[in-house]
Amino acid sequence: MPRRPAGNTDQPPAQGDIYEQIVDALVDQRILPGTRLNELALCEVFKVSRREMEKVLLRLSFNGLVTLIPNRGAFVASSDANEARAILSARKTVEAGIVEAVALRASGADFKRLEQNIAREDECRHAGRIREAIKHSGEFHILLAEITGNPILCDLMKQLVARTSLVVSLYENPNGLSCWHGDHATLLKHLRAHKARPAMNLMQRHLDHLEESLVFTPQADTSTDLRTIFRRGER
Amino acid sequence: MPRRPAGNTDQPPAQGDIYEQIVDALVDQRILPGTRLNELALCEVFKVSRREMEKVLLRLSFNGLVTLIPNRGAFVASSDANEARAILSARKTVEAGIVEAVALRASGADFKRLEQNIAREDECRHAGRIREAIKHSGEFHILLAEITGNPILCDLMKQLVARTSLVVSLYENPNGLSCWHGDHATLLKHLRAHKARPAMNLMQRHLDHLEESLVFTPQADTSTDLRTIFRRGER
DNA sequence: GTCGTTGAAATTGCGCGCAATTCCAGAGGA
DNA sequence: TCCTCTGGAATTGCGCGCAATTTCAACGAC
Repeated sequence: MPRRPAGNTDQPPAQGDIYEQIVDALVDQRILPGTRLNELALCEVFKVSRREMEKVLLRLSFNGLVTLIPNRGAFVASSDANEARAILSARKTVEAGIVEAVALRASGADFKRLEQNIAREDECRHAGRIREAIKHSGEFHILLAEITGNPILCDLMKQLVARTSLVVSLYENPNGLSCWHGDHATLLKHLRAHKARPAMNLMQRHLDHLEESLVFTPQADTSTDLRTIFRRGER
Repeated sequence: MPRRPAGNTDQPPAQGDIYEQIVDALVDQRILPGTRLNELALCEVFKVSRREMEKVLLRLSFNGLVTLIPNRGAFVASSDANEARAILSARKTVEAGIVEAVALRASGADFKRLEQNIAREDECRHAGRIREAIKHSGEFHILLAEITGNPILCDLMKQLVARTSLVVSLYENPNGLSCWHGDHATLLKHLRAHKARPAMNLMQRHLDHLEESLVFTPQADTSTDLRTIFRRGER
């Protein structure tokens, strides 16, 4: 039986891989909220059957990243203001706990990983590659979850970060400075000093600022060519 | 197709309803970890097509409540010790935040709901209906999440409580007192007084005690008749 | 020029049924 | 008595293809 688990040769695409590729496309905003995800087009792009793609879309919808409308298909979730606030609020609740745990139990290697992430983000930001910088900024929060060593919290944060990306795409302030990126460095300082309370407070403020920087006026949807976003089949 | 002449008017069973019925069966331990969930049997029980049941099972597996083994089918998740600890640990992280939010922002009506829940649990416990008491005990924690007004946290807690039930089924101490049920009342007292810190600490201890009451020695699986658990189709 | 109408093409929902795999009881051998 | 083997039954994985619905552009009425 020719079972190929996962090869760099992407002839037999994958199952969870497809999920992650789509999530990646969401977090660095290559797909915007409201975009219609044509099932057949996705099948074509990832070279899988409709059935497999259906499963991926189901999982995305269970996680709030995609909305399934009967007879219409899958659309990238575009949260209303209430849901957006709920996402941010959930992050405040969860990340306070994560930061506390990290402040109390993180080791030197963990700090190193955080430091490298911050360095990468700054690098991208100074090079003007804002999109990549945003991606790293999200990964910082996921890193914190990873450092707790709890895979459940880790998955949860991946989901919340992705949903946050969608919310930011929808409601970001047009003249918004890609702001507060100094926060991560300050937070790391507190974590190194095992100052749990200041770290928690800073995370709270960090997310408050993010929320305040949003302006809850929906803007026009954009429909995007899926074949352009996922470069495949050509070299 | 043979139309049901029998009593119940639940003509088209539902989609998310089935999910919730199965979750309910998990939380009050009518289905034990390791139980095989025969797809055709479930289709028969809920009167749905295999396709629909497949979706439900997929969702259960995405949420960690069921394990899908290729060519073998669906099994109620039976976590190992590590995963069990991760579930409890995630609850400590999340519920600390929830309790803090509730302590700061809950109103009189909220306290009433909590009080009623505690009363119901005590009632069941004194009447010797332990299973029901446990169910209410879990609902208390979900109630706290509901009171935050955040549907994301609410769904998350439903999932974590269900997974906790499975873990308890697997690892509960045989001679264990169905313990610490006084904690909920004490917690409510703190919440009423808006004492966030004591409430958070108590929740932490509450979950610590739960974890300590577990003995990580797996016991025998039990296969159960699905048609008995979900009473349907007769009478 | 703007707004309904309409019909064909595109798309999704899903039942059907086969192929592949696993399960299990019973036979045979050590 | 306890393994090992084996063949048929049970079960899952999934492609195929049709029916139902939606989409969209061309058309005609006002």
